[in-house]
Amino acid sequence: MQPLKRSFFARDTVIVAQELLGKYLIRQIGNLRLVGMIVETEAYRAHDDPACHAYKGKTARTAVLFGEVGHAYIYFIYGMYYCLNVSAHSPHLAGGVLIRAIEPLEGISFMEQQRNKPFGPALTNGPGKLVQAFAIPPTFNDLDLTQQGPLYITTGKLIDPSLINATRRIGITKAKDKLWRFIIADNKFVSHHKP
DNA sequence: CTCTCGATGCACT
DNA sequence: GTGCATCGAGAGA
Repeated sequence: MQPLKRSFFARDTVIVAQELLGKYLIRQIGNLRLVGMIVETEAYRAHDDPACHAYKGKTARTAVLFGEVGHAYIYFIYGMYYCLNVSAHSPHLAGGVLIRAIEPLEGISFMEQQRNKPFGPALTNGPGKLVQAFAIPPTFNDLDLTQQGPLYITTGKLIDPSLINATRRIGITKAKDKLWRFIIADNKFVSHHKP
């Protein structure tokens, strides 16, 4: 499996969100390697999406969303969780894809320890949960995810387009009706929410 | 199974 | 001071 190329992320955020399904998120901690398949994503783009952190313009916090594509955007939320995004957008725009859930493939016992939970959907079926399971620190903000290193994304499993479902995004109050959450149908590690 | 609610800290107004 | 791109516990059905 090779890291995704920069050009993968240099396309419309909504397209990148769909195509990230099935790709592998890799976390290298010394000799330990964690691998998870991306099974749920959400697109957030600045120019037409009030729910996007970058909608009102560039600030210190959201600078990564305006920078080179393929970098990690990690933000702190609700006083106790972090969420992981990848910057992705067409040239001269801004935006990113929230990684909402992964299916654990390697390093499961380490994830169980991180989460203090047994193997099952609750291990990684949410954005805060997967960051905890993968031990991703906030200092990884702006890390280049197209280069092999402590955290990166590689090619993975090909997902049949008929298995990709689009739904409304979770937990937002603005631009609720955009169908920019993408999930792999029937995957056990996708978070379940009302239609 | 469903729904509600509190925890907890920071960016931004 | 307000509002979060969340989670898990607890109550009710």
